[in-house]
Amino acid sequence: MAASRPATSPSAPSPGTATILDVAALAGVSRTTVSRVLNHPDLVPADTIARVEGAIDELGFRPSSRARGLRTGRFDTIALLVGDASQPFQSAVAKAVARAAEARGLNVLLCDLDHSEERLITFLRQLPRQGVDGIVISTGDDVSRSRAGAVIAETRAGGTPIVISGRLPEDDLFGVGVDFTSIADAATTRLIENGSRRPILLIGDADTYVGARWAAGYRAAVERAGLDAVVLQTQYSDATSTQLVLRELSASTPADGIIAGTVPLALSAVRAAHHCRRLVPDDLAIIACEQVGLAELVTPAVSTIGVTAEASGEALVEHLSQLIAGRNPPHATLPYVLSERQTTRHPAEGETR
Amino acid sequence: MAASRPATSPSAPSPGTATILDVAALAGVSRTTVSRVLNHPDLVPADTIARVEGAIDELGFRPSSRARGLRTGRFDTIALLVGDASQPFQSAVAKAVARAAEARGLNVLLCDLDHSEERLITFLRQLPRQGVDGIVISTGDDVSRSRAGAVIAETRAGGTPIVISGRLPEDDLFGVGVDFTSIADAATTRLIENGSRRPILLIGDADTYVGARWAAGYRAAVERAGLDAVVLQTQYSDATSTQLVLRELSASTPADGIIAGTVPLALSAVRAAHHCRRLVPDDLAIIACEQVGLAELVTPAVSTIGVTAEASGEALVEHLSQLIAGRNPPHATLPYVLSERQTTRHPAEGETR
DNA sequence: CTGAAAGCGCTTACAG
DNA sequence: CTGAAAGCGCTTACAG
Repeated sequence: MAASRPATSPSAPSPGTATILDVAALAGVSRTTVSRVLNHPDLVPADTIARVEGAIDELGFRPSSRARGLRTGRFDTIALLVGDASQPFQSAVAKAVARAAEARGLNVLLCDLDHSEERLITFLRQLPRQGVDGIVISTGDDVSRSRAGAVIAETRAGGTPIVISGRLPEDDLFGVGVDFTSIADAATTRLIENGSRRPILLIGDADTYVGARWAAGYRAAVERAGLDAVVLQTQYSDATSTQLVLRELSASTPADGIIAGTVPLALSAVRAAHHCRRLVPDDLAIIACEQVGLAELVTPAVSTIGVTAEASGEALVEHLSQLIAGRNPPHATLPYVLSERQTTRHPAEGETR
Repeated sequence: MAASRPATSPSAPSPGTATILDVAALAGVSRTTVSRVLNHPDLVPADTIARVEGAIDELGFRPSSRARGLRTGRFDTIALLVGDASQPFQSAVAKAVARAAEARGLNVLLCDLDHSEERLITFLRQLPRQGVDGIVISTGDDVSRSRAGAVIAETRAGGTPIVISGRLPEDDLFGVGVDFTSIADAATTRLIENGSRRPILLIGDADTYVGARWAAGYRAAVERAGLDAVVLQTQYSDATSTQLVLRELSASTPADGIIAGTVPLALSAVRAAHHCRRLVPDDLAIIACEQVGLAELVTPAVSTIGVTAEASGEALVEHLSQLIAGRNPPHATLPYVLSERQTTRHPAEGETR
């Protein structure tokens, strides 16, 4: 019980190393009072607050969120499980989540799923014990499938809230909504309005969940116009997607429009068009169902439609922090925006020509 | 002292919720023994280990890394401070760091600096108290500048190791090395070998540290060839870089080669060439001093030279975990690789034509 | 209004 | 070989 706290002046802890006991000693109060000015300042008179805060500043004291968490069960940390952090949209979401979390005093643990359900399950099982208050899942992969869906439910039941990007209210897994169906419908409709008679959907095989919705929206729009539906399912970043598009371009009724799930897929369509000397957008119009900055860096700049990563990240974190706080936030479906650039006709105002 | 631990069979804690006491009760040993099989199994006889491990499996017990950290001072967590998580190379590094950390049982806290020195300093001050064992800084920005450099030194002195990407042994801030000077030199030399008589360097103004080295390498190569040096410093993702290149293309001695710091900058050069109907690579060869997958998705595919994000992430984490373990790892300079694609002549083998 | 005490889930000397 | 006790840095009933 003796000699534990430093005397009035000596043994100043190195900056950022001070503990609540150091502050208490310097302010001449108990650790209880220090804790109270931190957590319930309303219970402490102004002059005491001032003294304690003086000591806090002087020592550069920052309470250890880990020690607090051990006591309160809240660690001010969320985990972000991302399908593939190196994909343009996903990395923009990661950035947005980091910013939104920071604004709420939350740390973000980054976990890359690499499109593996096994990894998803492992993370879900580990994270709650790692001091994580909640989990954001952002991926185009199907997380409702067999085991993963069960583990998500189990984790939620265990008290760790989970928010999943792109889930609509009718979905069991329910999260922050993106209406992929409407987005693909709008994209397809836009191409048809611009004169496309043979618009084709190009999606990645990793996108089982999102892909099914894109296909639904695409089919609806195509049917409405009395046209045929052709869906090309391929792998990302692979020469095969270029090959597939190439084949459609040299068919007897060649494709004259591509609705691509992602910007990388759209780029493979650009490559294919270039390969067989078709002009974009004149011979082949292209639009991607994903909003990423990269789209305007390339030549030709790719037209896009979708929710922004910023809106998505912000909504995911907001929704999650409500859940963590024990509230039941309303389900919101995010608005999508259309950015017409050089791969579709009628370039919109404000875009670089 | 009574009724604290569950009886032999009832009150099974929900999965992932078991504590070391639950395991001890089920295995019929003390928490000390459980902790020992976790941390010093060599001190425990095989049959006891088996019994305890049985209980661990049955309860799905995972020790809380936060509670352990409170005791040991190690939280098995590192922070990744990244200049801009939405930039292609940085996001690939983030992914690589996440994977490399995971392989070592470390969690990764993602912090986006958004190119702000202020934010860097704030993170550096907060993180050690947030239960972070070490910090990786990955940015092209200059972190040695005035205050930031001092805060890095201070944080290190406080006992939190920091590894900085792209620092060479001669650098005060010392980290994992990337020889930007040699990379730019090699890139420039390659263009000159391919016939460029007026190669120009295009770098971003955010890259003060890296930019200076790129410029040095570029100047060396250009001088060696008896050519003039022209350095274009611009902003990222901005129409201004396109404008700057455009101007050089319509000068009396037009540029016939661009050494771009990053792939996004290279894309702005492509845009400029397209704008004034110059052929790439015939009229204008382009190479980027950065290895990112995106480079092969675009048309024309961009030639690149640099270290891969994977090697970088792995080396950063390896170096950091050595430091955390109290060892003094040797400084390694990462090898760089050249990928010639469509924006330079003589496309290399194995690339999509 | 304020402090002593208990406890969050662990680990590690210290005794048996 | 094993366990009781102390303690990591906090917060929060519980008494004054």
